[in-house]
Amino acid sequence: MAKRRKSPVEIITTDAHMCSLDLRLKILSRLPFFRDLPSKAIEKINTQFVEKGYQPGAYLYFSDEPGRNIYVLAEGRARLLRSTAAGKQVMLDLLTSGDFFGALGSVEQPYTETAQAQSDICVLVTSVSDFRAVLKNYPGVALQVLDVLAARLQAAHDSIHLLSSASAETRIAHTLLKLSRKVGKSVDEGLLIDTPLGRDELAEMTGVTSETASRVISQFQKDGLIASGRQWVALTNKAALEELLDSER
Amino acid sequence: MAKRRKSPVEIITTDAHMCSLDLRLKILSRLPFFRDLPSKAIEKINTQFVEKGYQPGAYLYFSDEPGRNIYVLAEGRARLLRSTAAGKQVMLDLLTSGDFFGALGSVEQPYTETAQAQSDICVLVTSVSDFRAVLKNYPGVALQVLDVLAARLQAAHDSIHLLSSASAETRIAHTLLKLSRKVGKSVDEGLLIDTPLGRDELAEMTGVTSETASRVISQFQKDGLIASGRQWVALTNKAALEELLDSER
DNA sequence: CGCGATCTTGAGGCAATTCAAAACTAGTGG
DNA sequence: CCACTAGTTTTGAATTGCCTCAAGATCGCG
Repeated sequence: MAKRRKSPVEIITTDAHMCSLDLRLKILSRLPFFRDLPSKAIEKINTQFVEKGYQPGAYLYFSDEPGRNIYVLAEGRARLLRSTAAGKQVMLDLLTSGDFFGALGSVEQPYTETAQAQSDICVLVTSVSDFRAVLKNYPGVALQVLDVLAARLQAAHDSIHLLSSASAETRIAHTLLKLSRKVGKSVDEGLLIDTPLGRDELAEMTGVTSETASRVISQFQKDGLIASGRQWVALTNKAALEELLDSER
Repeated sequence: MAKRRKSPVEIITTDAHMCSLDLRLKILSRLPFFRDLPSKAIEKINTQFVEKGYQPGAYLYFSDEPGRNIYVLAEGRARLLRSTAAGKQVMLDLLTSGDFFGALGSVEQPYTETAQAQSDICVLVTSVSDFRAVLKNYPGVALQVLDVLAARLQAAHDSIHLLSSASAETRIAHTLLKLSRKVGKSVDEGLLIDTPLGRDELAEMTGVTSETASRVISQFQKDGLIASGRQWVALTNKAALEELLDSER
């Protein structure tokens, strides 16, 4: 039986409240949808963004608030979620460096989700109208943004598919693999999911209770598929996890 | 107890295999994302589309096939679905006049969904590359398309939210209301959902079995919330249905 | 009128939830 | 360095909502 250890997930405590100008330009120019632009254009776009820092657990905005801004996550981890009337949370997306989110629609509609910082984060903020002006001026950028949205729609459809047909075990296995693809990091323990990940968060992502998540995680551990502790999970046998999905009927 | 009747859903048997040039231009110019274009531009775009007709049950394309085309539904009803390994289907979206679908991403990736005609339909087809050229030439159009995608992402998030937290009854109530907003039509029976809708299809949309769908529909009927028969449902007490959602914990 | 398809209903089983308590962990301050 | 504590995780037992399996009822069509 694997011995429990301190979490291998490093907590980056950057002075997130001040992302340097350097960092800003670096982040912006690395964004998939700005990559093809001349650096002069990026500098100009840069002036439209304001930077902001948040601490773990802090909320960037709540659903139903008027949606005025577009956010770009420069550093750290954040999550998009909805909460039910009963107080239960549903996590819709895990956001990492370079992801954009906020008021995606054209008109000023209320946010449909809540955004919360999971670690210390630094975000770049701009208004919807300014962002849309950029898209209008640089059609190539608009197409890239379109691709990102199309990809997210696919991902959402994946979730719907899983939620309506797969067992709790399968959904959790699938989620672990998806997370490892997004924030996986090779460490001693295996392929570490490099973000704080408690049983309850896993539950919120997969539509089960935290008790069920715990039971499944325990089983996976016994079967040697993963290693895990407080707030962290690492894959020790990715291939076997993937097999689990195929074998599902 | 309400008496059963022949389905009030009219089956439009247009000669769908030939949408007239008139219809094509009308459809295209009414599309939300082409609406702002000068008619000359629309005529030019029109030449890039080829029309095609399908009969109920016919497949436009299957998931995993190479995704080369963009489709615009001109007339009729179609659905986007995925099927599990066990043969169970999951309906992701109901498509109506003006909806576009197909290979939404930039690069030629396989379709991630299957598209099936639900009635006699007429679609306009173009290649991904041609469609993207249009978007590049008319930035306003790209922004509109972006809005459509953003709205669909919201809708998908709605589904995820429901699937991970609500009961079968709630999900079905929610789905009926959503459908009534999309294809609702006032008739004698009430607010008719104007598309062929069997218990099994309702089940595929809500992630339950057709038996469960049937039980819930029966209950709703007893409670006077809806009227229904073979392949059709009409809302007789929309307000009460909506209350059901709010009262859910 | 009879056939195929759709829909309803029942009974039993099972996966996942709920409720509850105990075990563990990592960080805290004595 | 160790005991303490708050938060997390595990495990158990009882319950339940939905699924599965299986008839039977009903409808619409030819």
